[in-house]
Amino acid sequence: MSLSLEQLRAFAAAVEAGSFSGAARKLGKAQSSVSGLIISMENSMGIPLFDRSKRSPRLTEAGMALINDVNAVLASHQNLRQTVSSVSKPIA
Amino acid sequence: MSLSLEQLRAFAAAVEAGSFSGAARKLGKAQSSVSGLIISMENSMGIPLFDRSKRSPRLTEAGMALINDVNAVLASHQNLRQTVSSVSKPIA
DNA sequence: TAAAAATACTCCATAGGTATTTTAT
DNA sequence: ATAAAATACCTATGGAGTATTTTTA
Repeated sequence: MSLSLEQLRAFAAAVEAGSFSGAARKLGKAQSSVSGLIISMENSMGIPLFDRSKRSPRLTEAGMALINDVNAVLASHQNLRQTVSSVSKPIA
Repeated sequence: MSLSLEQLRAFAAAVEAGSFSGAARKLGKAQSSVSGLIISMENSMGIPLFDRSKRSPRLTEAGMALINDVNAVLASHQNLRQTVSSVSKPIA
């Protein structure tokens, strides 16, 4: 069960955008990339994250249970990147 | 600047083990893999994380400034994995 | 001399893209 | 008809390994 940062970014963006193609636009990726990342994430976990029976995907219960933790990982990673920036470009 | 989870794991393990080969043993990877991950991490950030002038690598100031944030990312990711497990194997 | 890091390769899995097909509105 | 998801390709990159070289203690 890999759960790469790219998979987490695609998932979080899809939740926020309400669609995979919207997430792709947000992320500057192709729609098929976002779709593939989310499918591979679901496969590696063995859990569907979205219900695709309607035109726009809807979060499953499992997806809802994970979104907060996913956002926490992305936030801590963003925080690390910020620290890296401040170390490379010191204030004084 | 990618900063993949594999790079972060290699870095954190090297800090804890005090050597790249020790980290490799801990992680079940080859020594060259850990070395490569840390070198690529340093290159992508443009910052050396270790001083290699002695037999065992020693954290630089920059490395010290990052280790807490790196561990925080790994902890939040571990927490996500725990949540995934609890969702796949519900209590009741 | 023993232990550690780096390098030179080779291999494979993952992520990315384009083009196309299917399906819901 | 349109907008969205999935699928079938192909390509590039990253991570992993083995073997080897260099260097420190």
